[in-house]
This record gives sequence, C-alpha cells and structure tokens, in this order.
Amino acid sequence: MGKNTFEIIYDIVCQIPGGKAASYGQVAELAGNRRLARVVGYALHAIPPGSGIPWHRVVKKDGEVFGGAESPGGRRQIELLKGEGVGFKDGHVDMEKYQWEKRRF
DNA sequence: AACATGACATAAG
DNA sequence: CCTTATGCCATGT
Repeated sequence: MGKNTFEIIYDIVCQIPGGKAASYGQVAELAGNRRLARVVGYALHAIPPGSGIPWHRVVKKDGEVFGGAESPGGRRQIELLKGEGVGFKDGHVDMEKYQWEKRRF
C-alpha cells in the first residue's frame, strides 16, 4: 500500500519518544522533504481526537508550542509535555536539551 | 479546475 | 525584532 504524505507524517510523529520534542521541520525532513513542514502542521491539525498520535511532541523549531504559550491549546500542550519530563525555558521547549534525535543503530 | 488558507522553515531586506 | 516571498500538500469554497 502506498502511504500518502499524511500517513508518513503520522508514522514519524508516533516514533517520537515521551520526554522529547521534535520540530515540524524535523518531522518533514524525516518524511522525505524538509519543505513539508507546513503540511506537517496541517496533518496534525487534521488528527481526529483520541487517535493516539502524540501531536503535542511536535513544536516549532525554536520550541514554541501550538498557538503560543498563552493560548488555551498551548497551555494544554505544555502541560502534556511537562508531564512527560520535557523542560521549558521562557515559555518554550528547551530544544537544546529535549529535542528528539533519531538514532541510527 | 482555480484560488485561498493553514499547528512551518528558510532566505532576504 | 519585523515583513515578504517561495516551497510543499490537503481542504474548503
């Protein structure tokens, strides 16, 4: 079965381990095209509730959460991430320490 | 089919 | 710090 772009994106997002965060661009690059960052955002937006996809582990390159730290969605995302042990700095994910780095064995 | 929009990234000014 | 412009894909109108 040929996977469409969304399927590939979801597959990658599901590989992000708890306690880590990946950027949209990073997911896009793993999906095969770094310019898919915007599509990644759209894909996450299209995720149906209760799908089990860890959408909260995807943030902007500089660690900013969906809608900003002060938005309702952003606060919820921050709460989820903090619950997994992700560290924050000035309302942003501390990407220096918590950005996901996919390992190749 | 055409056009606009969107949970982004990058380059340029 | 800001705004524009371009690239990519799926959706809505």
